[in-house]
Amino acid sequence: MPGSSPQTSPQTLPGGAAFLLSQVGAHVAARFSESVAPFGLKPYHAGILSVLANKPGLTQQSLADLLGIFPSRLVALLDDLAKLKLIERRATPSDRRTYALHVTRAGTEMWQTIGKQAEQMEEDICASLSAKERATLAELLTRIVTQQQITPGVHPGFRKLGGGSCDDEAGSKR
Amino acid sequence: MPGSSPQTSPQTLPGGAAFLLSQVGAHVAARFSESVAPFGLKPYHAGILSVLANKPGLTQQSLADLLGIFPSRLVALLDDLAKLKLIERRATPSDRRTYALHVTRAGTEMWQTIGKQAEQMEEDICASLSAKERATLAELLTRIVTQQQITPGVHPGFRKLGGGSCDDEAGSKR
DNA sequence: TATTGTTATACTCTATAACTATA
DNA sequence: TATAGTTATAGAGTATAACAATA
Repeated sequence: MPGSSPQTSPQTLPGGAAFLLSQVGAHVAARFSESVAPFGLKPYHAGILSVLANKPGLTQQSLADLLGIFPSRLVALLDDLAKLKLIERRATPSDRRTYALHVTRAGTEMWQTIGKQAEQMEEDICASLSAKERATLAELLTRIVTQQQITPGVHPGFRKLGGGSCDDEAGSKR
Repeated sequence: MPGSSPQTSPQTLPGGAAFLLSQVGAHVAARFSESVAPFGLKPYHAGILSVLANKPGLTQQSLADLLGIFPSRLVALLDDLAKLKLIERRATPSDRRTYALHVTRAGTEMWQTIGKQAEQMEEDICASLSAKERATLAELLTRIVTQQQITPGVHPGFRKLGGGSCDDEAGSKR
C-alpha cells in the first residue's frame, strides 16, 4: 500500500474516548488472562472467586443471577474451582436443594496472590501516568461505572449476549 | 496473615484502575456490538472496515498480519463483508495470487453511519463527564496505548489468544 | 406445581492443517 | 520450492432444553 491515501483523515472511531476505552480494556483483560493462566484459571474463575470472597454463602442460583450467566454454565466453572480446592459447596440444612458457596483457605490465598499480580500489572499499565493521574483516571472511570449502572466489582464479560436482534445476515454459510 | 474474616474488605481487584478499565472497556464493547448488530455486522467487521478505510489496497495476508488473526479466519469475515457489498477484492495484475482489498461506496457510507452511532454512544457513555474531563480521559488512555505499544486504531480483541502456556488444569471434563 | 442444581445436546466460534493456483 | 488465498476438520466455549431431587 504505497502512499496509503494521505487524504483519508482518520475517522471518528479510532480517535474517540469510547474506542480507546474498549481498546485498552481488551488489552488489560488479555494481560490479566495471561497472569492467571499459570494457575490453571481463566478470568471468569477469578471473577467468581472475587464475588464469593466478598459475599460468602451465596447459592448457585443467586450467583448466576448476580453475574448474569446461565446456572448451567456456572456448574462447570464451579466444578473447576472445586477440583482445585479453591471453593466448596456446603450443604444447606434448611433447603437441601441448595448449596452455600464458600471460598476455602487455599482459595483465599489464591485470591490474594492474584490480587498482588493484578497490582503489579496495574503498575505496569499505568507506568506512564503519575500517581495523581492514576487517581484521576480511576475517578473518571468510577463515575462512568456508576452512571452506566454497571454492577461494581462484577465484570460485564460474564453477561449473556442476547442483546440485540442479530439478524445474522452476515452469517458465514457455505 | 490472611485474616479472611467474614467481613473481608473489598480487595484490590475491583477497586483498581486496571479492573475499572477492563470493566468499562467490556461494557463499551458490548454496547458497540449492539449498535452494529442491526446491520448484520459484528464488531470485527467494523474493525476491518475501519482499517481498510484508512489503508486501502491491503492484501489479505498483510491485513491478517496487521490484525493479528489467521488468514483462514479472515476469509470468512471478508466473505461476509463482500456479500453485503461493503468491500471488494480487486485482482492484482502484478501478482495474480493476491487481491487488493477496497471499501466500496456503500462500505464507506456504512462506515460513516457506524461512526455517527459510535459518537452518539460515546456521548451517552461519557454523559457524566465534562468536555474537559473527556479530553483528559482520552489523553490518559492515549498515553497508555502508546506506552503499552498497542497498535493505534486496531482493537486487541482481534489478536489470537495463544498468549501464555495455558496448562488447562481446570479443563471441564466429565 | 415450582425451584435448585445438574446433565445432555446443538450451535457458534476459532485454530490448525491440508489443498489450489500462482510465483 | 515458496507464498496467497481457500477449504476442511477438530476443538473449545456457550446457550438451550430436558432431567432428578427437593420444596
